[in-house]
Amino acid sequence: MGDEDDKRVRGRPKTLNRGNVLKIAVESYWAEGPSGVSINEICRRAGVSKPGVYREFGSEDGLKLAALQSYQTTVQAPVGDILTDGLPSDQALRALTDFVLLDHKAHGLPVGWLQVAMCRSSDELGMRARVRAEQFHDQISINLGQWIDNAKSKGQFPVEVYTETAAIYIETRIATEMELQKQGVAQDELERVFKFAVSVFS
Amino acid sequence: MGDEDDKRVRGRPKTLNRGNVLKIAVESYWAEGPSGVSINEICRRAGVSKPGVYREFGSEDGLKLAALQSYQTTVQAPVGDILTDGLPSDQALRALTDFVLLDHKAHGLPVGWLQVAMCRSSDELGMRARVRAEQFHDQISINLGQWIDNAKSKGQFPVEVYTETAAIYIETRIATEMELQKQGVAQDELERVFKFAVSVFS
DNA sequence: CGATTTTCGTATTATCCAGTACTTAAATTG
DNA sequence: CAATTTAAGTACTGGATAATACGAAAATCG
Repeated sequence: MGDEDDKRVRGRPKTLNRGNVLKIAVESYWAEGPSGVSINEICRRAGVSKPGVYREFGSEDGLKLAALQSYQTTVQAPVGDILTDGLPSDQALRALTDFVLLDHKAHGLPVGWLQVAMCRSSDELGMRARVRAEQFHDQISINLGQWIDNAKSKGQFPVEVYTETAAIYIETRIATEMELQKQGVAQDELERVFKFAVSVFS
Repeated sequence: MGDEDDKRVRGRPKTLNRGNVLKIAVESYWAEGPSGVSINEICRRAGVSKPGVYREFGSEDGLKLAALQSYQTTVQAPVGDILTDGLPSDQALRALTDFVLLDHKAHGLPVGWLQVAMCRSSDELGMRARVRAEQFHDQISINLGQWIDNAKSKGQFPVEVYTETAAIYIETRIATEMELQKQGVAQDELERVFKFAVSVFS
């Protein structure tokens, strides 16, 4: 990774902890939506000054973009891995189920899908964050599509269902499940709903 | 209904057109979300003064509540009727499908979208509008549950699936379908996804 | 040390917001 | 006509917002 060495340069040493600000920004946007929390509030929560944040991220759009990227690499990449690992489709489906039904509260993680929230209210995003959110959404769609095609070729998926259709179905089901989790629906109920939804494949 | 007669009373006659303001409020909240448009902006669009709106609706919460109530009559009644009409479940399912996939082109936005949006971002609503949105949601859940129980008793629905589970599944599917409509997914794709989702019952 | 470079954060700008005081306009009543 | 009643809208309050100007602080370099 990029060297974090204190590579001494001329000016006053930087004290702003980029990672910490980003962490708090991700949690805030995650919990309250991309337009539910202000830069002011994030500064307050992170204990940093506003010009510091602007020096680091350039603008509100820049902060949202950085938060989205950070979120995507730490939380959403696992979903892509499940789909591209070439597992037998029943195992992949189980892994996907486990991911979706992971009890976020029990693990101290925020619930909900920031990606979904940002795509949904993309008109409340700046240009750069909006583009990034769409790109990632497209990527997940492609991964899902390839996974489905692969499953079809191995006879583990009904060929008469369009790949695109099934991909939309799965993606939206995952998003909804995250949404329900955020709303506080009981874990076992979530599990029943998701397994019922997935039973359409068999 | 309440008399609309110009029942002449003492003071200066009212010129503010309540219906028109409400119509513009509904359209605005519909297109941009309940917290995506301000009272100021609605006043601008309706060509009325802000105190006029406050005299009529009391507060922002009051305006949102009125908009929601006005809107729900176009959603609540049709869905409720479909579910309580005692149709054979395949016919009811078809009627539900037609309703969900309806005037996409005519309105540019899905029929039930505002309801979904308001339930989803209920933390951005005032107390009264929030309560109203939840009441509506509860009523739909009850209607769905009764419909499913009825279908079960007629052997048209798998009894091993919990009613609550199926109700959540259907309700969230409808909401997602509205969401996809708003995002501009093609009508025939929407139809395929919904019919695929519904095929879980057979 | 003094010059230079870079970051720090206070304090400010301009804009928007929800909500309201207050004056003026338009009607009825006597 | 004058008193009364009701609604009209201008102009304001207090507060939050995104973004920045600017001087002080803290380091290195010569």
